[in-house]
Amino acid sequence: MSDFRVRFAPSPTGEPHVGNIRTAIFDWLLAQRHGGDFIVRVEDTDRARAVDGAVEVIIEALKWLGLEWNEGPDIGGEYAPYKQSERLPLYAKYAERLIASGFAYKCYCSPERLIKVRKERSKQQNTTGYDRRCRNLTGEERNALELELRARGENPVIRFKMPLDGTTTIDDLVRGEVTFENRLVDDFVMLKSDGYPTYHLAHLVDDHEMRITHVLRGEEWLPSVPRHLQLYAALGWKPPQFAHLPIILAPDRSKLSKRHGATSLLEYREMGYLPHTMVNFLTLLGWSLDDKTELFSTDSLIANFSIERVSKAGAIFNTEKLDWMNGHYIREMSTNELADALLNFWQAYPPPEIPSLPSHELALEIVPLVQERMKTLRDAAPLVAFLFKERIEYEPDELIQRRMDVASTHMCLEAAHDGLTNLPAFNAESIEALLRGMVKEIDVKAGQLFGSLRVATTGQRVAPPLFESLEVLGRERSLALIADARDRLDVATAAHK
RNA sequence: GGCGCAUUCGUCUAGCGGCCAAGGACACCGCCCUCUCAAGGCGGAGACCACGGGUUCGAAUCCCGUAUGCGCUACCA
Repeated sequence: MSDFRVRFAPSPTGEPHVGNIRTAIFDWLLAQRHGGDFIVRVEDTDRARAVDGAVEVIIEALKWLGLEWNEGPDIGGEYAPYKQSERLPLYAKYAERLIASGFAYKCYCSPERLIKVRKERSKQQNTTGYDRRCRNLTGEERNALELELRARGENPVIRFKMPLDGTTTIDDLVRGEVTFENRLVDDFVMLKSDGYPTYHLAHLVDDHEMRITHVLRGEEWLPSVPRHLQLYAALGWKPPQFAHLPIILAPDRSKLSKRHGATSLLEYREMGYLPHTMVNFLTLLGWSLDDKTELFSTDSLIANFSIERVSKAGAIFNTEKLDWMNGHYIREMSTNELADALLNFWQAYPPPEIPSLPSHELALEIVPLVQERMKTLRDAAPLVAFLFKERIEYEPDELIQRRMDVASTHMCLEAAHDGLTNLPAFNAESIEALLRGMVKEIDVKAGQLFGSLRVATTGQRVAPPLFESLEVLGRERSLALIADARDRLDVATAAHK
């Protein structure tokens, strides 16, 4: 068996949050780095918050990123099942064992009483929220309460007896030693009245049963560590190593949430980010190799990742840097790779600019036009919208460039039309040679001629390079557009007079 | 309120006692290149290392306190 068994344990309560996904990436990286196992386990112990289809969405997100697991709910494994809702008897068994060994007790307090007690105690310096009433019940009292509860068709919960004195210390992989006072920790609920375990019991039992060696999780779990360590001790089990990761923050330094924009990893896919960008970027949010390396291939991430270099402070999710990195990786793709990526993206999320999915051949021609102008896959369609329009729209005035007038613009369009009509080969190279020569002949600036033609053929002031665009447009279409521009110019001028 | 964690350019970070009058990246500004937009190249501005005390010959780096931010304080994870 491998020395490293690391698990990602999402609870299916909605879309996969980038913070959780970052944890999954770290888990995966750690397992890969040490040739260990990566396990996915679904923590669906909260029936009230369960969301249909959430497991599938989470799995889809992990697959999109290219993280592969050795054991999980979809593929099974030696320690199946990998859904906590299918392991209920196991948790009940350990909860009962803990009662028998004196480390736990049944609690009969009503939710109403708990709320009331918590409210009263919160005013005092005394800090636990629960007063441990049921911890010290006599046998008779216990029997009476049990009967009373059962008569109403309800069940008690099972609480863990926290030590009333002493301290618990964890040696966290990223934060070092942290000590907590036991008396300030509540007798937490391990088994709920519906028979489901709480996170505290469930994750711990499963981590032990599944022989997990390293637990990576958000730092919001740090305050729960004394509970877990005491539970391990009560069960006589050796705890795994813990690493509490810094959280991902929004620009205002609060926890990243919906109101700050996209939080689901899949939303980033929809916005046109590449999976590798997300892996690279998210890894850098909380980890760094040195003082200069930022761009990592997946292999070098695996080769270099270590928990020792995980930072302690929370990091703000910086969209601008994400954009830069995505643009970088888009530029690094081969023409063929980008064409495929674009086609897949357009198929999944049809852009308004493109009426129907282009052929692979056309995609191959489009890529050079847009590749170095893109930050996300979404940026491509608007740039080449002119290729798909029946009729392009623009104000005739836009044809007239700086220090030009109607007459000179008309002359430019006319000359270009004639020249392109007679050009032997209609490709970017010869188009450029022709038009550049023309600039000298008719005595205008390159920017003036090209600018007019750009508006005439694309309807846009900002567009991909002219010569290449004309080539993709084709001779026939280019000539028609230029002729049309000339006519529009004439009509507009006539209307003015 | 209690407990815990954190604190280096706007942002992500390097730094683990002298190599730091603090390095890199994104963003920003300028120049170059250039058919627009980009991309790319070069350069610039930007952090008295939260603050205050120590320890030390010497501190961004170690210790203590304060402040601020965040997290936890559920029969949620």
